[in-house]
Amino acid sequence: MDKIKTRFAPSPTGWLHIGGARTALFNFLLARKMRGIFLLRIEDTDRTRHDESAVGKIIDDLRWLGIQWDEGIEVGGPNGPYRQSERLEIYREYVNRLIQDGLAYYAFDTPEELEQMRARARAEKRDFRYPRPSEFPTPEDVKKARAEGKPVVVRFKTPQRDVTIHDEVFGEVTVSSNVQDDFIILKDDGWPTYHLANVVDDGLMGVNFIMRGQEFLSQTWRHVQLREALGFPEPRYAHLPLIMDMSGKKLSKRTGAVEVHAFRTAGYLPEALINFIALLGWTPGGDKEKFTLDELIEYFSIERINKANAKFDSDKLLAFNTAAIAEAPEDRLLEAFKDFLSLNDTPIPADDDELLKYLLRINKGFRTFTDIVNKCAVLFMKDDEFEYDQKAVKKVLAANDGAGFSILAELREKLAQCEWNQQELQRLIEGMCEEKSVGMGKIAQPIRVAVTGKTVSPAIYDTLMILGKEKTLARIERCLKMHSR
RNA sequence: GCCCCCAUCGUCUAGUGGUUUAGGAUACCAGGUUCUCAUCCUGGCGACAGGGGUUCGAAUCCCCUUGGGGGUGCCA
Repeated sequence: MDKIKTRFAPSPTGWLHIGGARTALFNFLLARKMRGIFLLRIEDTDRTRHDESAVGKIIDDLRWLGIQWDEGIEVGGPNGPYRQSERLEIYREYVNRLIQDGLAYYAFDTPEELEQMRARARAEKRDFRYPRPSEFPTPEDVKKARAEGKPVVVRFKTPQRDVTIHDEVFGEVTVSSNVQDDFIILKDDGWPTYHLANVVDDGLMGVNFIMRGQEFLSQTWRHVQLREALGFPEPRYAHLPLIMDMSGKKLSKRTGAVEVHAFRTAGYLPEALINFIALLGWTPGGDKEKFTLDELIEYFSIERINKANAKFDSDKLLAFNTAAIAEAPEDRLLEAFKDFLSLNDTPIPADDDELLKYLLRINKGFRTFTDIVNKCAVLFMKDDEFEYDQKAVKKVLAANDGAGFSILAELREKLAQCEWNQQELQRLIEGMCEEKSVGMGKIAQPIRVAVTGKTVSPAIYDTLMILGKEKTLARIERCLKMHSR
């Protein structure tokens, strides 16, 4: 049997979507598993929704995820170019051939006319099918239509026969000939539609295994019909169940983060995201659910792809991420942390590896890199730059007739004389606890609020060590002054 | 409207006719650890959509109903 060749063919209209990432991942996994080829092609035939920056964004996030392609955009290969906008002549050639063979024909309907026909069909409770003319327009008709400013498109003369798709996930799906109609393959602007470009490219590029979202399943008949008319060999098909949001609707921006980049920016690890989306619509069976990319390649199989749609539960992703972080080696974490910092504007200096490693260590148990920023950013701000959370001040410092403030005032003197290292600070604070026979919280919290303005920060000794003596004292001073005012 | 697809805890899923009082994870609830948050530990709650068949036996096979999703574009 031929070497398997899969592809991911995104349309550059925005960021890489979770659903797209899952499709890319499965295609990648299958290709690797079967020692085949994974190809990346850009399908940019819609010039109205085209966003040139999206190409780079999609490529960058795919690489971040660790999904690598063997052929295609940027890496090259024998079947380029890998951008449909650079292949326009090829599509024209195929369209012309179809027209010459009487397998496609010109049409001049305006969008308004088509809408009217559809409205009529709806009113008569039947589905709309484009009425094929008894005689196809001649080249003279086309000239005339152009002169009159009418739109000129090319429609495929769909052969009248039922089409059965042998889908490797959903089984045999037969589409009756009487729901198929003559769809457009070349638009008024001279660009091909998705169906035409997609089929031509898959054929020319030797793609023999098509795995994509289920939304295409009920349209696959178009590709089957076109492919046969064009004479390309039959590929294998596998459609993937859709990923829905928690309300059961198609994943969309309105209902939360669905872009891979959003999770990258929020401080997720790509390995966690990969592991999680791999399990959306697929399972290796059994109870194991933590997988590295290499393990996914090892376990992946088409037979174990589900049919039912999956809901994207970001809570579970968070749990996966937390676990992935806990297991990741320090240097891996450091690398990811720096990527995260480069993407975000934070006061944390991104160029001090030792400091970053220290932050990672003392924040053990964090869920995303954002957690670290939330806890630690204030430590890197100017002493008079951060805000005091008044609720925290009230609860920890002002309550009980300002008990917290009193402790703080006492601490100010002791800290001023303390040698600044973990052991001495610990001795000082624990000593004070014993002296007053109170728990750590009674001492640590007032300090924490005084030096960070919040009730949450790294362990108190770490907090003080990062700040250093000078800043600690300056902040306590500021806090006390605020009180006396 | 018409066409197609799907159906196990809230969610991701295991389960492919008997080994199942339906397992794991997550979420949630209750405890515990802890200087805060997070982590972590222990326990608990929680599902085979409904109805017919087939079979000695059905979550597993068939049919219907219901529910959900997708398609029906000069978008992919």
